[in-house]
Amino acid sequence: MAAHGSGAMDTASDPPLLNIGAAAAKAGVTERALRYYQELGLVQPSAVTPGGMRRYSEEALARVARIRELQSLLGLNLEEIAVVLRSEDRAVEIRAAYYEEGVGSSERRQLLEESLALTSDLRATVEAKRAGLGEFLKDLDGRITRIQAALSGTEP
Amino acid sequence: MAAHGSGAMDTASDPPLLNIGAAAAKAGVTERALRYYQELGLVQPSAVTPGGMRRYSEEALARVARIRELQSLLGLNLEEIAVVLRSEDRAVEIRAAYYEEGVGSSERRQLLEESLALTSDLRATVEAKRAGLGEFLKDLDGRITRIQAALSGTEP
DNA sequence: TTGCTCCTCACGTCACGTGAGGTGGC
DNA sequence: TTGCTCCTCACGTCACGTGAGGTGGC
Repeated sequence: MAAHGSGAMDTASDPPLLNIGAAAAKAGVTERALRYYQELGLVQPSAVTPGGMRRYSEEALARVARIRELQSLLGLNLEEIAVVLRSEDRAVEIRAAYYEEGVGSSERRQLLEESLALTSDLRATVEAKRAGLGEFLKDLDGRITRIQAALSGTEP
Repeated sequence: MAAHGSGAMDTASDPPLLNIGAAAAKAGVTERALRYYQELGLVQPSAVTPGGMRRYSEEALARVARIRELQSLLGLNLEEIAVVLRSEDRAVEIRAAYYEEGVGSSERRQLLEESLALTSDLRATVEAKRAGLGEFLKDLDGRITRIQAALSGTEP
């Protein structure tokens, strides 16, 4: 199992867990945000010390990064993000349970199709947003051209 | 001056002002939002009746649309949006005062250059966001491909 | 006069920000 | 023992949402 604590006997290359300060800095969020995500069940600390201090793995930080991406790029709220994350977690589970017992083939297929539907929906949302930004860019380019024209008329 | 009120003597094709309910519906926002924008000085009603009822012109609604665009597409907050709107108002003013007295040529040039700088900044922000969405799309396409591959392995 | 729309408070919400006051490990 | 970081309340903020209670025009 290669189990060992995080004491002085640490020998090898298992990535160390970060406390909340370092984790927040690395993820580019505040400690408050990490505690809030935990409160909502979005990101659990990978470990908690007997003293109650939260520890975060790289995997947890990747989850935080995903949340920020869905927030800032798509403008999703945390409830919508929870849905996306749950679906992505499910997809990983399914993949991991590929040859496992207990998951019927038709059940597996069902879950994969759900995953595909949700991902395709997300893709459509992203594409629409990108198109909107394209229109916005065209508008801005028009404005810039007009300002430059006006400027060239003011040239000495 | 073509001045006349909005009484029963209305004759021609000047676009009518909308009350807050119709205005909100047309702009796709709530009445509360319109009142809030006014409170912040972002959008003034084009007129207010003696009874205190707000009236909105198409121009005011265009301003609201611009606010929503800057909010939803770029994620700007209302303070940042105020800066953009003020600059755009300035640009319109400058354009209108093209041959007017009272605005010196170097002052005019100065204002146009400020306007150009701000618009170019905005353009860079939009472009960055669009690039981010492009990366996101690539990632999603990868996920979709993998799910489809897994699905084809579950085919009868 | 009756509806409907408008008005102004004013408290609630979401996603945190920001101290207050206290505990814990190198 | 001294710092620094962590902890848990708990109130504040932004951009509105949502009634409460009252006025105004067809």
